[in-house]
Amino acid sequence: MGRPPCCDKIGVKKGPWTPEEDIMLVSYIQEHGPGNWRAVPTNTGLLRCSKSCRLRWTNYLRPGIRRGNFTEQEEKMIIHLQALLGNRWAAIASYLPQRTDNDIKNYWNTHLKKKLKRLQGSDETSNNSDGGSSESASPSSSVLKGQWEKRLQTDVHMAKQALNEALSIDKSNNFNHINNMNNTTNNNNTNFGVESKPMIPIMKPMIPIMNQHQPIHPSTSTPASYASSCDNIARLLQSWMKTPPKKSPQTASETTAQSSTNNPSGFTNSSPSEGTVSAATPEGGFDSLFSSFNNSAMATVDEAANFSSNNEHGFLHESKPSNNLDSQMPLSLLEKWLFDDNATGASVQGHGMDNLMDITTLGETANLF
DNA sequence: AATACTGTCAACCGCCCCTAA
DNA sequence: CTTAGGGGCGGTTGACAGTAT
Repeated sequence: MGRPPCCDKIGVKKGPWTPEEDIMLVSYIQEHGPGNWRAVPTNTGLLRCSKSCRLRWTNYLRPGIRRGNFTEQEEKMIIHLQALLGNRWAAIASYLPQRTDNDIKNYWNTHLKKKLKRLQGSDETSNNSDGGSSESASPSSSVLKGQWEKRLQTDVHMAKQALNEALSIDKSNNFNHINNMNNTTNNNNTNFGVESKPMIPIMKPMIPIMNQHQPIHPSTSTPASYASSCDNIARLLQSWMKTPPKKSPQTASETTAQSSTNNPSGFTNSSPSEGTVSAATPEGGFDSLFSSFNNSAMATVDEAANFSSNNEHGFLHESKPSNNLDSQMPLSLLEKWLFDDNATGASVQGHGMDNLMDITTLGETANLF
């Protein structure tokens, strides 16, 4: 007894999204906010499945997304987190707010997997190990597994401890503590729309914590975010209008530039089939569409700027150069923890727990990411 | 220059979980 | 308590671009 499809298969468009569709979706979300995806196709007139709309938004149109050119730091985080969490891309993505799970998944599958394999291969040859070629049998992966187990243990400890803390009789202390954390969090993540909840890391160890640092959650986006998104689209349209839809070979610098302006590459992506779009779209119509869109974006850019000024992380600074990321991302406790292979092993048993507990109060460290 | 091969990534599919009725 | 439906997630696919032969 299979479930009925989430939407009628007949008349549902598939394949790459056109700029017009993007605009329709973004303007709808700008007005109504993300969520209730089932209503989106009917309300917008988009001939798309609700899931497709959600996916397009979360993976592509959502503001604050950075594309391409993973930094070394991000790479390390992904590798580490993958070892820790497995293929839970959404969980991993919550640590890299500017990246989508899909992006991370793709990057893992296309780059990191091979990279690790290569490294493992060279490890094995250098170690002159026996012929065990399976990944799980390799020494390095057993080390990883060991780390993973240790961290899992740590997480369990953390969860228990935090739970105890939260449920402890000394409610006033906890209340203050939590309040402090939330105040700090709210100060730094103003308007993210994240509920102020006591940070009790339940079994999904860091996710509830990190959610507080998720700048734009699909269901928690703010008008400013929409503006930012509009800005994205507007700029995209602008460049799309300037450059013919025909995709030109992308140089590394171009890619950097693109990602630095946080340009979703959707238009270029869909350009081959959408090359006809520009021809099919009356120039004036598209122009006016663009300008109105652009205007609506500009009208709220100040709002976004205000928002960003309150937001130390500057998630919504659309034009943040990607190569500034590192400098803008001071090594946080979490990163230290992630990058420091030795820390965990030593910490699980002893004082290192304090460090890890500190991670639960990351809300106090405004500079995370 | 033509063809084959490989890499990349947006999008889809199907399953699972959560929640409201 | 049960169940239907929506949303989220991870795996996979397929189109396109780039590179090698």
